[in-house]
Amino acid sequence: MLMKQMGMDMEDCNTGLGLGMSIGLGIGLLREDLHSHRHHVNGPPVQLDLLPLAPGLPSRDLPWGKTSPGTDGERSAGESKATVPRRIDVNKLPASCYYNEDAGTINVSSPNSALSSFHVDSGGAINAESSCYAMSVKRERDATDELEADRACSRVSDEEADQEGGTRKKLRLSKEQSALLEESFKENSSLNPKQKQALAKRLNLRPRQVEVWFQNRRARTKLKQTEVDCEFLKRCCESLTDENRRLQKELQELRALKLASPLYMQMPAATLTMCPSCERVVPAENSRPPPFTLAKPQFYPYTHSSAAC
DNA sequence: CCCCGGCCTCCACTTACTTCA
DNA sequence: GTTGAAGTAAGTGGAGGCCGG
Repeated sequence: MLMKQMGMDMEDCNTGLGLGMSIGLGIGLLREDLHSHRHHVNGPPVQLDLLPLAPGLPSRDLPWGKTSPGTDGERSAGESKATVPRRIDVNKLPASCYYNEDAGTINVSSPNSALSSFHVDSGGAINAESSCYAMSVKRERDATDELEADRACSRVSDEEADQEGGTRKKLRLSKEQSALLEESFKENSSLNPKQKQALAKRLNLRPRQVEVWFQNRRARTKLKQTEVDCEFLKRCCESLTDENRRLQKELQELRALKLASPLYMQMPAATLTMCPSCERVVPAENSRPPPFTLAKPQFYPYTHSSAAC
């Protein structure tokens, strides 16, 4: 999106931006920021105030869309692994499955499965409405957790049970739920399995919904940050363009001066300085030409004082 | 020690639905 | 009432890390 807004593609980003402007680092830093969230499962809170990223800071060379190495490993190994036992009897429905007679569906609540609803046809065959069933079935869950999750999300399941056919009914989170999720996100942009479970229970949602909300929230944050950075880079670009224009003009003036007054231009560079007011190159105070040259102002057009600017 | 499969989480992209002007 | 844009919950697929066999 950023690249589209700036009228360039990813190739341009990797090369062109880096050439003329160190601010191109902003892009890298953006990536750094976003990916680094994964390092902070229990670490510092995510930066939510979307300020342009400062240039000049070191950037890690993570390609777009790639996760940084070792991040997943930083989730407490005992958590997801220990609470999520392996292997499942595929002939057995998850503990949180239930059959809704009215809707004729079997709803499955699994922390890591997406909405899984199954329609039982007249012949007794089960038609999966979500391909995630295969995944959810594979994941054996602690029976207690499943029951708790199921109980906790009964409200949602009831709503889902109202679904007709294959149409996906979209759940709208309540203000309270959104507020609590926001609050949690400010503390931590990622959740470990335990936190997810706890939050889901507290919100009366399925862990999968909490997980999805956090994923979408991170995506929104990244998008906003990208927009902010885009604006920042645009302003930098404009500023540099102005500066370039000014320097070009000054260069022209100096060239003209060289032609008009070769004596003055023979002065060593160290004897020149820049006027703080108009930012033009002028002779340094202690290196002004001897008085006799002042008698010939045509050779010294830069009789300059900042007060005159 | 290395390899492989299973599992998990994340991200990017997309779809489908809701809300609002 | 209709429509299009914006917002967002959820689906999908791929990548990478960890773990056990």
